[in-house]
Amino acid sequence: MVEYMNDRLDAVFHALSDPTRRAMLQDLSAGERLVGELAAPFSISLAAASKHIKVLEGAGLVRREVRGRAHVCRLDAEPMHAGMEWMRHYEAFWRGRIDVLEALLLAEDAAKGVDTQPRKTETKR
Amino acid sequence: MVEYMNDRLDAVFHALSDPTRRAMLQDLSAGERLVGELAAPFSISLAAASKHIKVLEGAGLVRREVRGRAHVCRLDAEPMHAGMEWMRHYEAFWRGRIDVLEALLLAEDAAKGVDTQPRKTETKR
DNA sequence: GCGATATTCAACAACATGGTTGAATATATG
DNA sequence: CATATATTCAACCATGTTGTTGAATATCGC
Repeated sequence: MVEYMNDRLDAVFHALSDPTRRAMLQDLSAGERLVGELAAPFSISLAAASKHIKVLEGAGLVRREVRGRAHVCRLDAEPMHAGMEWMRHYEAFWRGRIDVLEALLLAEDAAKGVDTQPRKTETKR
Repeated sequence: MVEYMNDRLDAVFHALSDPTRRAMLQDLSAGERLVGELAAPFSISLAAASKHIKVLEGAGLVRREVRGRAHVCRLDAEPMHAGMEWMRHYEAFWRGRIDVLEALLLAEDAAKGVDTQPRKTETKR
C-alpha cells in the first residue's frame, strides 16, 4: 500500500517533470484533444509526442478513448491529488520558515554576541 | 522568466520523482542531518546518497552548510511552492469533476480565499 | 604527524529518456 | 478500391540517471 503510493508518486512527479508534458496537460485542461492536436504546438515528431502522452497515461493523468482512427485524450487530474497531498505536508515549512528560521538565527547570533544582521530571506549560494 | 519557471519546475518535480529523495526530505523535515545520516536508512553507497542530495540541492530543496568535515543539510521547502501552485490550477478538475464552467467557478472561489471544501473525500471517477 | 572520520571525485556500467526515421496499422473518404 | 489521415511500432542514437568501487580531500582528536 505504501509501496503502491510510492510508485504512484514516482510516476506523477516524473510525468510532471517535463515542460512538454506539462504544456500538454495545460492544453488538455481546456478540453479534449487528439494526439495530433496535442503534438502540434511542439517541433517534435508525432512519435515523440505519442511517447509523452504514454508517459502521462502511465501516470494516470491522461485517459484515451479511441474513436475510429482518432485517439481522443482527456485530462484526469486526480492523480495530482496525491502529489499535492504529499507536498502539502511541507507547506508549513515554506510558510513558517521565515519567522521560525529567522527567530532561530537571531537567537543564535544573539547568544553568540555576533552582530545581528536582519539577514534577508536568505539567498546566498 | 517563463523559461526560468519551467526549469525550476522541471528540477523540483524531477527531484521529487524518486522515493529515496522523498524519504530524505521527509527525514529532513524533522531537523538538520549530515550527509551520512541521510544516507544511513538506505542500502546504497555514500556516493550514491551524495548524488541524491546534490539533486535535491540543485532543485533548491536542500541547503548545505559545511561545518568542518561535516556537511549539514537542511530542508528548504520553498521551491515546492511553485509546484503546488502549478498543481493547484488542476485541483478543480479532480474536485469538481464536472464541466469546465463549474471548474472555473471553483477555481475563482479558491483564488478569492473562499473556503471551498465540498467535503466528501471524493473518490468517484 | 597519524589515524580515524566525513564526504567528494572519477571512472565505469546498466538502464531510462527523449528524440529521430521509416514502415506498419487502422480507418475515413472520394 | 485507392488514397489520404491518424496514430503506433521498431530500431536506433545521444544523453541522462542511478548505482558501483577505489582513490582523493579535508578535518578532527590524540
